[in-house]
Amino acid sequence: MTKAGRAGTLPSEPAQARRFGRVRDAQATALLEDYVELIADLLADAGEARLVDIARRMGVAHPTAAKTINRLKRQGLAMSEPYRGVFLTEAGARMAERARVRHRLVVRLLETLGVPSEVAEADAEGMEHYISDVTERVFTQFVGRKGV
Amino acid sequence: MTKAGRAGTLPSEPAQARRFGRVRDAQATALLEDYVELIADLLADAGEARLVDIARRMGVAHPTAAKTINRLKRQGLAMSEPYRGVFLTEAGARMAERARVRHRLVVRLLETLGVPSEVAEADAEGMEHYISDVTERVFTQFVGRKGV
DNA sequence: TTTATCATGTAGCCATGGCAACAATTAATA
DNA sequence: TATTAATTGTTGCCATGGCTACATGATAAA
Repeated sequence: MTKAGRAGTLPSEPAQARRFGRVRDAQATALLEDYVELIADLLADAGEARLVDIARRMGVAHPTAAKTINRLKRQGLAMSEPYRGVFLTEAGARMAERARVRHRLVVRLLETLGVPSEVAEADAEGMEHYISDVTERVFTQFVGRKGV
Repeated sequence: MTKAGRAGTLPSEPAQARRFGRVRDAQATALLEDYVELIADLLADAGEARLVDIARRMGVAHPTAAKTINRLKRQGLAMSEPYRGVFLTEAGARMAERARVRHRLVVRLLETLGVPSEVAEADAEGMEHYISDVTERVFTQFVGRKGV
């Protein structure tokens, strides 16, 4: 049997493989982005980022947060002394800032389109990691044009 | 130290924890959605969904695809006989259809906003799994209004 | 200052989602 | 038909990201 139904739906094999590869890459960094973003917010808002607070806000048990923070440290994004709060390195702070900008942008885009703020915040949390630079620019232009 | 910098950036602890929980849930099903969507496309387009093709299009080694397909089977989304192609169950077909609709919608939204098709396709692949029903409706209305 | 509480660290378990290497089966071709 | 090639299955490895349970360090209260 060859070519039946909605033929032409499929992109070329290499193109599709590349796309899924990109998604996997984004997925790999998504959690790290969420963590550095949260740490930056906690530092800005409370002056410190403690493990318990990070864990509670992420909605995970504290060893889970500890493991991820160790990964952040291994990757040179965060640093901390034993039994003390967590801080961001230069690289971590940069990643956090980029993440924050994209996050705010996605929220604003959704709100501009008419999505209620609560929902916009929730959906943005997932979407923000998959926005390419090109799309980010388009979004920026759109929300700018629309004012909001 | 209390309340410094960009205070008020942080949502309430339970709200934030809920959001991240939702993201984790979405992440857990994202890969399954991609697989059933691809299988549906292959079935519609080529009449069969073979392991090698699935693996190549996902950009992974075949044992990886095989494992995920076994997971689909365990979850009642797919079925297959040994050394034969893969098919979807009722539930699997339904999930594929929902995924396909959301995928097309996100692509159309991005294109409507001015994102080039190639980029739109790529970004949609990641974004589509994190769109809530509310946001889906807003998107539908928006692309409808804009014609395209 | 002791003691209790709270925070952090560590160990070990599980499932997922990658991989390579090898076995078994099916399909193609000589 | 016999042999070769391609496809599928299986095994075992690794890292990630959850968890519980327990050990240790720091802080608050008695």
